[in-house]
Amino acid sequence: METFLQTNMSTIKEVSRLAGVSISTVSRVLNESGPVSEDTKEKVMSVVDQLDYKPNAMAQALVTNRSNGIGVIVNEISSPFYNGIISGIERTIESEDMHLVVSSGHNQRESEKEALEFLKKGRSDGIIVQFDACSDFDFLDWTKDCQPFAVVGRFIPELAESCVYIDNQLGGQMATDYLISKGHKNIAHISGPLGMQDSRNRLQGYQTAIRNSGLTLNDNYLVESDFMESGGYRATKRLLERNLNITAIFAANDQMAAGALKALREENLSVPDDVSLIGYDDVMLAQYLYPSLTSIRQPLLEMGKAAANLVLNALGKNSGNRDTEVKNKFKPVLVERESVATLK
Amino acid sequence: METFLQTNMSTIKEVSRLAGVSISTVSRVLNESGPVSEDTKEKVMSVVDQLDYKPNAMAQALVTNRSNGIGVIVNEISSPFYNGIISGIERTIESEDMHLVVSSGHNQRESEKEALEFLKKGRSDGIIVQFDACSDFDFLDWTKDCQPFAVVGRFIPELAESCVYIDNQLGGQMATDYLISKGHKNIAHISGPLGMQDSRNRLQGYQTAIRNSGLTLNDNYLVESDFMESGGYRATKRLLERNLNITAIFAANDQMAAGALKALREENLSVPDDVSLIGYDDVMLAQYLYPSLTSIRQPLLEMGKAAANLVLNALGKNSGNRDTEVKNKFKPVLVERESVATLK
DNA sequence: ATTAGCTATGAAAACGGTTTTAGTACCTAG
DNA sequence: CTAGGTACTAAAACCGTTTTCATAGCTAAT
Repeated sequence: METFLQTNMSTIKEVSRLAGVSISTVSRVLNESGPVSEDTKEKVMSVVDQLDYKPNAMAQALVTNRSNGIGVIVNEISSPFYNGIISGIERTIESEDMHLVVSSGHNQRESEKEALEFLKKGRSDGIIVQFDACSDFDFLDWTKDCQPFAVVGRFIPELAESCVYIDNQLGGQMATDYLISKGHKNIAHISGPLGMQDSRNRLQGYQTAIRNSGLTLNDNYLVESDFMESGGYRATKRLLERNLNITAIFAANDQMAAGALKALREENLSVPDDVSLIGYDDVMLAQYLYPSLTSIRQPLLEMGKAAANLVLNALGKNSGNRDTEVKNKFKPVLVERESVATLK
Repeated sequence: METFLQTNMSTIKEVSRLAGVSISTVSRVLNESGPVSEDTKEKVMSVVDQLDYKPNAMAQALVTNRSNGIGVIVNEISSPFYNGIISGIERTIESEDMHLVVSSGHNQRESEKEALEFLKKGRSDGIIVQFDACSDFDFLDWTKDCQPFAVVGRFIPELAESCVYIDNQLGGQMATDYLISKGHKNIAHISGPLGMQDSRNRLQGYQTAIRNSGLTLNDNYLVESDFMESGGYRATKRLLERNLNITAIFAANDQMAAGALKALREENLSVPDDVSLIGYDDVMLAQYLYPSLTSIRQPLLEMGKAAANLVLNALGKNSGNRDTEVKNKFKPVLVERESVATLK
């Protein structure tokens, strides 16, 4: 079973032979790690060009104990949500000439563990994880021998300094407060799976806002759903059946809001004239919906950058114009569009 | 500058010392690559567990000349489009215990080259590229020493066997034919940048369909745009100013179609009652638009899988239940939704 | 009893680099 | 004429594996 890729790659030895110098001389020329005469330098470089020689990354990694890779594990690479984070990480590390090794945790404990073990074999100099399925306890256990590493989208008290996260409770509160400020009193909430921390936090924010404003909390106004469009659709139908005279809905993500929009349309309820709607995440679709969706944006790119900076700093990389000061806790931002109206 | 990650990783040497056997015996136990007595096996494994020993991937890669990585280069990791492809690749290779090394080419020739050079240093056993910016000539030159590798989303005659691509002309034709079949005669086309092959092919499909149906081709019905929402919006405004009595628009991607929808709405034209609209790509937003967008779907996941299978086959990986038969040319699929109506 | 053929093991040579050590040759100054 | 720099190069050690080859101790067949 041969590998074709590397088949006729030239080595430092060949370069040295053709240039008529020692191996160490070639290394010194390439890494500028010692005095070499101009003549020799030129000779070596010409052979390097001619052979199209590239130092073998694996050999370098082995001897320097540096792979120049950053490992990233997220639930699903293809989700627009995690994607923003990955993108932020990539932009940051690419200026340091490092590369990305990505894996999916598939929101399953075993998968998450496996992906981590995989990266721990020296494939990366640092690891950035977004784990949902495992417990805090698992987390601490698995990562205790990983340094440097960063956690994104989750706060774990014992690892506070390594966490980059967002205040989801604040976001939930902002969404709800906004609706209240527009005069709404009968405000429903479609939450994500309450097994997920994010969902719980957003719900807490909703509850806090309702309470703080003097309105009374009523569980009838709450439906637990699944972060999917179909779930949002069904949840909305169920809410409407309860005849609560709802004038506004806060959905815990944009996809569920899209489902809600569909359900409302089917019931001949106009958004925002009859019912106001607010989403969460501000993914791309929010601006394309009709009416375009008011939502709570999470600065995903910034969070990715922060996580990357965290590990790059720990690696002592300071070449670029990176921020060495890293923000850990991010604030959600309200993005106003057309789906919320003032209650008459 | 120390690396923390690997700091206290145990080596095979330590295992061998603690187990009181030779290094080669440990290797044999771990890889089941030779006869070992039950006793020894147990002794070794107990030390392995105790030390939580994991073989160093870099050392393994060096000696076996296998990194177990597949390199992927796409324009932009964060685009939903390339994401589908990446996702397909990931799902396929993860069952072979390989990992993904991803880079962005940023649709810039130099970036694409750089990313490729980077991977060529032995970081991956195979490479999958989606290059837009470079010429066919560059392509052939750069990849001539890369095997195995696959090209996705582009057809290069000299590399036919390594290409996984889609018939964009057919897609354009399907979209246009569909509109024609609904009775439309004044059909406009908003194309992507005509510097890109995909755009040209879709345009050709449009032209072919128009001609084949006996309608006359008229350049006034064509606007070149940029694949972005704002571009689709402007293009539509311009089309409407021409007073051509347009009853249907074929946009070369969904984002431009979304822009067109917005422009039409502003002009108080109803979709699909006044103007029918069809997009291309069938990205997620197509189903969320109102009215939901009829579009031409590209089987991105399948294409990613095909590309991955291409390189895995070349690597002689046959462990899983993968398809060893790989399809190179994919066919677009028409997805009917609500944005096209029969002309009265 | 000798030989052939196992099984279980270990020593050592790769793999392709970097880094350290130990020169060597050529000056210059005492 | 020699001691001590300077400016370089060569050789060796090492990184953590896999793999080849050698060997010792068996058993079974001639």
